[in-house]
Amino acid sequence: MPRVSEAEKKKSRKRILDAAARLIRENGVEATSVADVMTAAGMTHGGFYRHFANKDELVRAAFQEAVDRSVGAMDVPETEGAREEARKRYVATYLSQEHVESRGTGCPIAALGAELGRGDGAAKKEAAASVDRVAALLADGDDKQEGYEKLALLVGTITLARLVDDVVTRELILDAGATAFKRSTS
Amino acid sequence: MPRVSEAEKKKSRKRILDAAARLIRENGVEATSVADVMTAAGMTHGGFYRHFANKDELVRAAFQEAVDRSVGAMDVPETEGAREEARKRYVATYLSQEHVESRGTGCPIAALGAELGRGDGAAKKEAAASVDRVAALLADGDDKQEGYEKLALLVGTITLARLVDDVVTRELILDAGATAFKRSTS
DNA sequence: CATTATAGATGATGATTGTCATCTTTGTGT
DNA sequence: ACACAAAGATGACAATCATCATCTATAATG
Repeated sequence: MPRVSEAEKKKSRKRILDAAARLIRENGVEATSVADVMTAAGMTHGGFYRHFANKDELVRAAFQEAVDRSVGAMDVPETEGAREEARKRYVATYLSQEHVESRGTGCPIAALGAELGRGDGAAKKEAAASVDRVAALLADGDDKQEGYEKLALLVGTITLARLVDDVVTRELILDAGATAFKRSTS
Repeated sequence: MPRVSEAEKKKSRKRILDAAARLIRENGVEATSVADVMTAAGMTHGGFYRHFANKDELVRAAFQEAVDRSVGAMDVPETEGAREEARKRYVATYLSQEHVESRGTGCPIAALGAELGRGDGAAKKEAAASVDRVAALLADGDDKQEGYEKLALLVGTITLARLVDDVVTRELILDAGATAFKRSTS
């Protein structure tokens, strides 16, 4: 049943985007088919190309969406004190067992960084830009290197923790990351 | 032309393993087909199952092989001084532009950690064990957390660097990783 | 030297993939 | 009200995939 209203189309696009953002983080880009995404969005595969030029473009947009949602709380605050507070919350959430387990809503750089680093399409460029963006948000002042260092630590820690099934060892890894993170600030 | 000597078979297995270790690090597990591996090993796809039970088992063995070769130099030394020296060399090589570019021979945890973290087969278990092993080799004494922290930093740094095409920014990222690594030791 | 076990080649399998063509239905501009 | 544009459904396409069956030539075994 076709030809929905303009507002309805925007909602459809959003549903596709949200489904993609979740599925590619859960299963990876390669393991997520266009049909999978469309089904999760409550549609059949046919209508996909009315919304996106191709799969790479979908992944790019979904990645961007995921980053927006992931760092949104750090992007808003006005005062330096509020920013500091938002950063603290972000890191505490990042280095948690919940984040290890809920890949579908977690950090897209940790989930997809390695895979996108192998490609060279629009999605990779988007990810590269996100590295700069998130690093800048994580840095105390405008020291780029501090941001890179912190982001690398976060991404690496989650990657290791997700390999480990044993919850106790996982906690050790998360703790190690948190300790190192604190040291990187002072 | 079939039925080669026993020694020949071992060589075949080794060729398959080496080809797999390179290809999965270059292109990912999912993007590497059994036929790709066999072709790179100089054979056709048919003989594969004379050497491995299935693809997961191949990936597990190839991952192990890659880790062995990657940390081999750190595993040998007897004296603490020599170990220290080997560790230094390992880290310097790890945080280099060459390592960023030569994924096929680089750290398997950085290349495949995120992808294997999503699965639950033999390859994932192998990767989990490797995290402990490499972390132990990286730690100064027998402080587990120090090892995890260092490995996380290395893996995260390379992951970020591989997303960035610009060589200057990449150098900034590698430098940030190196600086943080030094801080984690003292 | 005859027999047998098997490494590797060839080829098929059913499933899955990204993308496109077509059709139907309905919102939108006249 | 009418014509047109287009969202989404259905279905097809050529590739690709992991795995298995079969065939062959030869190493290992006696």
